[in-house]
Formats: sequence, structure tokens, C-alpha cells
Amino acid sequence: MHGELGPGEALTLRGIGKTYDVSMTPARESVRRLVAEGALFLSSSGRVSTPELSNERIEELATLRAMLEPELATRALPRAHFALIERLETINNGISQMVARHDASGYIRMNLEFHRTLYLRAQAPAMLAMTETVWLQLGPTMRALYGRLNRTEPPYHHRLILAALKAGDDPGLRLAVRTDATQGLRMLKG
Amino acid sequence: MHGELGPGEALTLRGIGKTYDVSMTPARESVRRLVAEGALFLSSSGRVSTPELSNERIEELATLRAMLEPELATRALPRAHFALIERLETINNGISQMVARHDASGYIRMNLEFHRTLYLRAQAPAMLAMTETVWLQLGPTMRALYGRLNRTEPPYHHRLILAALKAGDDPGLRLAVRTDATQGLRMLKG
DNA sequence: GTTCGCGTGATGTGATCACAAAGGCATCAT
DNA sequence: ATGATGCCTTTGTGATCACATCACGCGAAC
Repeated sequence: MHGELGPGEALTLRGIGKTYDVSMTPARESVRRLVAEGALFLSSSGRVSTPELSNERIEELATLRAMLEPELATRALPRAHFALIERLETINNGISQMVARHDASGYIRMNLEFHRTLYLRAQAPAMLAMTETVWLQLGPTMRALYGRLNRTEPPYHHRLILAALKAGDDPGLRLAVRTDATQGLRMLKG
Repeated sequence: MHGELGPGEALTLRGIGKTYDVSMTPARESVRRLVAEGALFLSSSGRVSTPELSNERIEELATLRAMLEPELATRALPRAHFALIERLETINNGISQMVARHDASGYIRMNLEFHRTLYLRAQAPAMLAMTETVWLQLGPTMRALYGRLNRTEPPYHHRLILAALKAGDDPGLRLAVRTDATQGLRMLKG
């Protein structure tokens, strides 16, 4: 999810087991779970690797983010008090640090933490789980995206989200969230 | 997914293995996958059972259906030619038969087949997979719903969907799909 | 130099086992 | 009759093994 693996990287059960110092059995169960969630690709011969998403698949996942996340934001809005907004701003500052040190994985991780922190307030666990499944599928691709992006500052749309939260502006919030969720992924089309 | 199990039914790995004449290992992998998809509930002690959904969770899943399925229908609409509509009508007749013989599981299965047949035309595999995950979570609950429903005829909204498909009426299609997806689940609130 | 074929090493699968923990049931005490 | 207690069975977990299959690389032939 955090883009620690790029698209198309192969994994082996014995290798995973060795990495985490367990036998093949727990490694298999974890891999099977991630395959079920679409986070890993299972070849016809049983080999496992991170997925290389087609442009069509990426657009589909972007559409899913664009449908799910504004709904979560809307549900979170009436419960977003000052303490939450403050925490979001703290996370946003953390994102700036990741940008400064060119830490792609850290950037992705904190970016998602920003969104998750907001969406947790929505009190909609099934919807949030579904959204995180989408993030999981996009992880390796987002890492590849970051390389092409050369960010110099934290995402502009996060500031819009914070402003809309403070103003209690639901339409503005939905638009800012939708745009933030889809903007980066549109760049992968080329 | 098809409501062959009611909410809260317990399963054991050795029992599943015996049922399908395999060892614990494949049973475990299957169960883990279904747990990852939210189709089964894993207690803190590792016991597994079908989930008993709270009303809040049911409403959330209904909202997800209401968001995902109209989008799939819209994408399928331009590709819905006569042969597809004919197949949908055949399935709809099959639903009538299931109603006549009071076959809850068969009813659910053919109802979902109606939707899946339409959505397959959307050419959106990620979105369809997500939708089927929602169906999977609702399976046992839908079985419980069917008991309270005492249907005497196939779903009225399926006819609306077919009419909208024939007319190429996208707003009408979206409304009919959304209503069909959420109507039954609203009855569980009481 | 390129391509085809073969063999070896690596990899996933399913079965089985030892172990720990949890649940259920019977028994006993109040 | 009801509640608690202790034991025994059931159950999940993680490890290991035998086996079939696949992939990759090496070598030979053209």
C-alpha cells in the first residue's frame, strides 16, 4: 500500500517466510489474503508478484476513489472538530518533510494517513475498508507515479480540504477530495 | 453469497475439509480469503463464522451498492444490445420459477446473476469485483431477508431496468438499479 | 551469433503432526 | 435449582515434508 514495492516485483513464499522469520504457512496465508484483495497478482502457475496495472485498470480504480472518498468526507464533515483539523495539519506538515527528503514511500504513507484520519470520522468501516482495498491495489503504481512527479511541495488539494472542513462547506469538500484522489493518477495515462 | 448459510453460522477448518474432501490447508486458505473479503467473521480466538451484520453495517453496504451499481449500469448501457436484454429476460423468468418454488438461495443466486450479466458489459472488472465483495458480505443477511419478504412475483424493478435499457434511458436506468439494490435491504431496519 | 532443447534448481500445493488455547459439559457445592 | 469449577474434547496455528510443476540458464546445433 505504501509503495515499498514497485509494479511487477516477484515474491516467493519461502522468501517472505525468511524475511519475517516464519515458515511458509503464515506467508501463504498472508499472500492469499492480499491476492484476494487485489493487492498481489497470482499467475496461472501460482507465482505471486505485485500487479502491473493497465491504464484502464488505473482509471477504474481512480473512479472508485472518486466515488468512495467524497462520500466518506461528507459523512466525516459534521464530526470534524478542531482537534481533528489540527491533526490533519500536523500530518500535512509531515508530508512536507517527506517531500523535502524525497522519501516516496513515506510520502505515500503520510498522504494516505491524511485521508484515513479524516475518513475514520465518517464512522463507516465497510466503506473505509473498501477504500483501503483500492489504495492497496494502487500502492506499487503510486510509487511509480511519484518518481515521475518530482514534487516540490505538499499537495495543494489538502489545503483546499482543510479550508472546506473549517468552513463546513460540503460541496467544496467533495470537490477537493475528488480532485485530490484523482489528480495524480491522471498523470499515468501518458 | 447465495445465502446458503444464514447469519452467525459457525464453520470449522476440519469440517470444511471433510465436506470438500481436502485437508485443513486448502480449507484454511479459502477461509482466510473469505475473511479478507468480509464474507466471513474471524473471532479473536480464530473461530470463524458467517457475520451477523448490524443495521448500521447493512445500511453502509446498501449505500455501497447504491453508489457502485448505477455506475456499472451506466457503463454497460451503450453496450447493451438485444441479445443481452434477451438473456436478462430469460434470467428474470428463472427468478419467477425460484419464487414459485420458494427457493431462497436460488432466488438470490439468479437475482445476482441478473445484475452480474448486465454489469459484465460495463468492462470494469475492478468495479465489478468490488460490487461482488459487497454481495458476498450481504449473502447470509439476504437469506434472512428473504424469509421475511414472502415474495409472490419477481422484482418489479427488474422490469424497470429492462425498459430503461431498451429505451437507452440512462437516468431511468440508474434510478431503477439504485432502487432495486436498496429496496430489499431497507426492510431489515425494523 | 542465434535459437532450440534439456536438465536442474526453485517454487507452490496439499497433507500431516505437535502444540497451545479455547469452549463445552459434567460434576459438585451451596 | 443454580452457579462455579475442573477436565476433556475440539479447534486453530505454525512447521515440516513429499511431490508435481514451472522457470531459468546452460549448452549444443545450425
